[in-house]
Amino acid sequence: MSTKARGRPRGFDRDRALETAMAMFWRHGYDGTSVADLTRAMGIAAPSLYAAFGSKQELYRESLQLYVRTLGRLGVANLGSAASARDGVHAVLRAAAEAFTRPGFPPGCMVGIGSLRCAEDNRVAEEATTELRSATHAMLLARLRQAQADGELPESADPTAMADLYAAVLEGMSVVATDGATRTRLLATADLAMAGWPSPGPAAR
Amino acid sequence: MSTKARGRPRGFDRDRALETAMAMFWRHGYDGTSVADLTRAMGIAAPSLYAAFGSKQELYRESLQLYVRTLGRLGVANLGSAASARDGVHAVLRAAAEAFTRPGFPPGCMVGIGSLRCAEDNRVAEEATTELRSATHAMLLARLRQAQADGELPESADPTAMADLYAAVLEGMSVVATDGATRTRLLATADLAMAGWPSPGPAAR
DNA sequence: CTCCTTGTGTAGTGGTCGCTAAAGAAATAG
DNA sequence: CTATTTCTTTAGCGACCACTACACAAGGAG
Repeated sequence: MSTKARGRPRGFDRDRALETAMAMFWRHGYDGTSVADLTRAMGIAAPSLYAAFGSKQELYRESLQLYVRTLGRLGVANLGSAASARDGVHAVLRAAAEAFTRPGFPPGCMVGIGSLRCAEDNRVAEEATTELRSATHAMLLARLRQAQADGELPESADPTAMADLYAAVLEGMSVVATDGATRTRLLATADLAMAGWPSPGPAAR
Repeated sequence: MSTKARGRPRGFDRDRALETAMAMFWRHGYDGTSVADLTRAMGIAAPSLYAAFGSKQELYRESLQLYVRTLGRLGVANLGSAASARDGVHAVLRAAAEAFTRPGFPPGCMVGIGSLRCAEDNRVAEEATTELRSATHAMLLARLRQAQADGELPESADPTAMADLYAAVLEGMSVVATDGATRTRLLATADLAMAGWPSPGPAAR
């Protein structure tokens, strides 16, 4: 047994190449990024890309995973441990405002709008982001239901409608960011979105 | 002078072909729709398409115009004549909920997510939708500013933040619709989004 | 009828798409 | 050293991309 890799060592940094791919897909979407674009940006030839990542689709999936693991982390997974659902959702929206306007990176969210509309043959790319958005929605919904069970939300509140709304605000902020909204403005959007949070009184709506 | 066209008459219905193109671009985006896809769906050959529409980009622009003139009409242009800004914005959101879930048409908004991310060479397609979204935002903002001048909105309200928020909700509903939300749920989202509208009292936020 | 205009069908343009076969280069194993 | 493994380079695969040259068809104008 050996501690070193056997054959000729890879001549480029795989992690760095993956970051490059993430940025490309993030900015131009799945259909809008060609393998030639990727290899050019990575500074490698096509066979090296295929040896390291398998295919364009696998590279896309891995780029998505890198995104949600690093820059796209909005704290949705921590919603359960937030002091209140209100604080948790507010934190998620503010994290989104910052993530969608990070200097040196494309505006908006790679998951939200990276591959919303694709060619018929690339439907898998669409579904990859759809699943991630659904997961976010599910975590929002679960936290809101728990809040209602805890009495934080009044009985009259509709957790599904609230989850739909905050998911929509989240994805919408991504589009607004793409259109050039600044971080300051998006943070204000996040704050203002919380104004509709139902009050704990019995007449809340 | 003559009342009839001179040469050989066109063998297909240009308006119907344009509707077909709109549906294709709507569902698959600009990059995701090839000219071969279009001619196949239209039932014509490529030269007929180019004779009638000029180029893929011009066809896309014309499809966008058809969309905003018909199915994508959300009443944003009528915001000025609404009884109140609140009613006007609410009507726009409800119109969006219906437009984004029209049976027989792709879910979501062609303007919102038709060509958010494109290849470098197709940036014009991106910009075409960006301009339309900016116009929507501008009309929302203008109506909100007027509402503040009229006293409908308190001095403490921030029309820019409100326009950003309602624009985000609008575009976000498009994504949520793409992910499968029903018309009923989107209408509830539209209603709930109005819960954050500032009250006219002096302590409004 | 002929002339002119305009659309259609066939066939194909050069270029790019995602992807890979084949041969050589660079490392370890023995 | 040789053998083996793995990556890189070159070159190119067939298919598709947006688009068009060209011959012909179908109408009105005279």
